[in-house]
Amino acid sequence: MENKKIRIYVVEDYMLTRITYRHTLPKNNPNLEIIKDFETAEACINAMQQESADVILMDLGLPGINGIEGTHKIRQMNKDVKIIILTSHDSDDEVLASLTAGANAYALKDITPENLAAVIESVNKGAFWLDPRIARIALNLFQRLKSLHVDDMYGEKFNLTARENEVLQMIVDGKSNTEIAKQMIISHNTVKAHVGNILEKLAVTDRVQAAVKSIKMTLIRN
Amino acid sequence: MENKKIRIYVVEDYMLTRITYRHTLPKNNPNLEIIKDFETAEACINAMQQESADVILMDLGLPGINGIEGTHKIRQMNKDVKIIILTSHDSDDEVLASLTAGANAYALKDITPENLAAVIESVNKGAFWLDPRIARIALNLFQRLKSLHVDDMYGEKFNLTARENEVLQMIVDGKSNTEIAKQMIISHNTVKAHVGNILEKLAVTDRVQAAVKSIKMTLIRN
DNA sequence: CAGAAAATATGCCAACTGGGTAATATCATT
DNA sequence: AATGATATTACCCAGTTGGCATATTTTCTG
Repeated sequence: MENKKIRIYVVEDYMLTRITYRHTLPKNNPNLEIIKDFETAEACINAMQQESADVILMDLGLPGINGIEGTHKIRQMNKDVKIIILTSHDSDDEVLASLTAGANAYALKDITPENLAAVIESVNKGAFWLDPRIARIALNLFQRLKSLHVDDMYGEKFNLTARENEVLQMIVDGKSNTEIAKQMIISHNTVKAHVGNILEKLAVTDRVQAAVKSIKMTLIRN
Repeated sequence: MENKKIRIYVVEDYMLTRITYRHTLPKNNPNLEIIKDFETAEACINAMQQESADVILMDLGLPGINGIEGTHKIRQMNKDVKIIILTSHDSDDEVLASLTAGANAYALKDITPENLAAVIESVNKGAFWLDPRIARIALNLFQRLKSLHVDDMYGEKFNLTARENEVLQMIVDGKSNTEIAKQMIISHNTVKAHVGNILEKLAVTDRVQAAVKSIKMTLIRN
């Protein structure tokens, strides 16, 4: 068995809900210890600057900084704390925003206390968990990612030089050769040379395809 | 308690491992029943055409069709069955490929039988679960997605007409106006008119930005 | 140090692009 | 019948792009 208790923060604007968690969670698993709870994300962020928790249960509908922004801010401060979104919201936007903000799990509030306790334990070990009712959103996302996948690139590097990478990035940003030249403080001709090399290395014929291809690639692989 | 047993297929080329699962899983949770196991993905796919399981434990390193392709094929046949990747591989590529192939969970083989039983139950209910050691890969992916997020678009539609959408798609495919004209059997001038309208509606100044923006958008939202 | 790779730069040219303006045709809605 | 949205085509123009050939300087690497 575990010897260390899992230290939990709760961010939730309803007092009643906070009390419920304090009551039910340790009952389901004595290793779970709610050490602090907060009405607002701001309060939690402040507390985190003193002392971190292992796991944070985060509501989304909060006064002031909402749960998504709060998650983002906390994740920026601390990349180890595990953040579980615990909410009744289940819209695609909120789920995706939460995940991109750095949440480790997304649970709906009608989850049973036993399940929540299990999820907390699992997430505390580092797992990533999504409620059944919102898992499809992530799966859809992965499906859409797949359509962007460039098969013939698998395992390839393009061997772009540092300079070429800079230029490519600016192409993706929609800059013209002249703008790129100005920003890199080199001549317009040099930019053209770089662009030509990029097109050749990416095996495309124009900058649009270069931009599209590089977006697709950087999305899927490092 | 549950009244129905969870019916499980196992796809794994090592007999010893299959035997281990048959032994340990029901011991940890009597609701788990391994009804069939297979040495190859092909065998499992064939069996699925007769009768589906609730959950499939899928190895990745299989002879013939590998686990990723197998997952993809099974997912195409049946969108309800829950597929848990159970492997010792932990490379980014394999994790992402598995998820985009339609896996519902990704576990590493040294998972304890108790945890595996818990994951199977959770996933059977529809949850999405990733092993702690590979969760970071998904989180990284979400982070990268975030950088593609276009905030000022939230909730906006661009009101592109059907024709403009066709053109935009071809822009993203890297086609020139002339190629687009040829493919749509309209004049080069008409394409220019459409492109002009697209640029205005997307509030961008050139086709590269139009392509990039539309990729970013379709990725994040529907 | 020698050779290779990368970054820098120039010139020319044909093709492509985007802005502006204008006109006609079609279709659904009012 | 009139209106508005969409689709279509044409023309001009300035600016951009990509291909090609070439060349110098810098940086890296063995």
